[in-house]
Amino acid sequence: MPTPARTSVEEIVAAGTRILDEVGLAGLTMQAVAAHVGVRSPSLYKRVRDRDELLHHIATATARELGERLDDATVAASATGSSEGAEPAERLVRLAHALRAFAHARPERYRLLFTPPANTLGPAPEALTDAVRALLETTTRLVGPEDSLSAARTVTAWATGFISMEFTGAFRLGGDVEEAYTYGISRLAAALAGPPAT
Amino acid sequence: MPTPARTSVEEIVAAGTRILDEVGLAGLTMQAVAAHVGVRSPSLYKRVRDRDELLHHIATATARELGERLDDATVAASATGSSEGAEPAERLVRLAHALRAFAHARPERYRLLFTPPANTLGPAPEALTDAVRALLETTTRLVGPEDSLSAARTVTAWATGFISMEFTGAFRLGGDVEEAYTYGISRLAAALAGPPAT
DNA sequence: ACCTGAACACCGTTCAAGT
DNA sequence: ACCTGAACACCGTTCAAGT
Repeated sequence: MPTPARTSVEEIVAAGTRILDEVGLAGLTMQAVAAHVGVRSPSLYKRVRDRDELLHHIATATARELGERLDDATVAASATGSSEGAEPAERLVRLAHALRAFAHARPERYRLLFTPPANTLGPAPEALTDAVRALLETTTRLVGPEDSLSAARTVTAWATGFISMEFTGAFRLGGDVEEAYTYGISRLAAALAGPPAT
Repeated sequence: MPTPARTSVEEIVAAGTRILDEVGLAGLTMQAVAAHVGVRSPSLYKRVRDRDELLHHIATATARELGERLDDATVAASATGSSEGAEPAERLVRLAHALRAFAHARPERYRLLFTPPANTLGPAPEALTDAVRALLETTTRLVGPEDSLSAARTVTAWATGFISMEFTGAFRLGGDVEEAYTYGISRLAAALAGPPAT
């Protein structure tokens, strides 16, 4: 005799996301998620294959949300600048700051996205590609379509490396971290827009 | 009546390191370590406070080993170049490649060092500082003592970000990763050595 | 068709009891 | 002084049994 479903994948992913934000990856247990959606943990396995698939869903949802934040940042850049939208270098700085702001606001989800544990699958590739679309548009304006991908990768590598160093405490000794970040991204934008390397 | 010690912290850390390399962080259990050193898991707690402290010791030992590899890389650079040692930019490229080579050879330990899990303490700060001493010397030659720290941080951020993107599969689509890395570090060296940003 | 209690095979960690 | 078995409080996951 059929029984009505008492939850859904969406609800499970939403609960998992909240728990990840609030108590961290280690606290994200199947039982905690189950309690959150009003069910016993074995029931979750009707909706997700295992905990790893749940993490994958959370990562993908996070990529989507990050994408929105980055889009917002470029919109803000357009509104602020002259009639035709801000210059690419300025946009790039705003995008980098939006990425870091997201990392600080949602550190656990940020880590899941950019430095997932060894055997955990990250977000769906298309989701991450989508998330950095705004960045790719900006680097295209900055260096042209030919080099835009490698420029976007360079910026992403630098920014994510900077942020993870920040998280692990590499900047504990000295200096204004905010300033170092702003300086770094400006410098990087200039280097990318400049003449080719020798 | 006293009983002779059947193991030591050093042996435990060595066993933990081997297990981490071979079966990953999830496989690094207290019982696996205990079995490796010929003891039962409760006995480990006479030598380390808990698993987290063991990870901390492994991270510190890893930092020391990485430091040696980076030193080797600069020595190689000196031997290869003209009588007086290679130019700074060339040294920087070699250091970056040595870092990446280490990451590929020992991915689990590399991750423990640069992107440790949220509540895990990384290596002892002095150990990491020591590890990148060769890098700091090189950036000093490249940009002078004033800006050497921020230059070293910029290079480290970019390289670690690049490598973690590589690990998470961000480069799956297209391009020679090796070439992109070499291109990036050369470009970065040029940008750092160049005129200040506008 | 979904939900559950019970069970299994693990974890890290503590502790009284042995030598 | 160190080592151990037993125990505790957890995990993720499976599965037969209920509705």
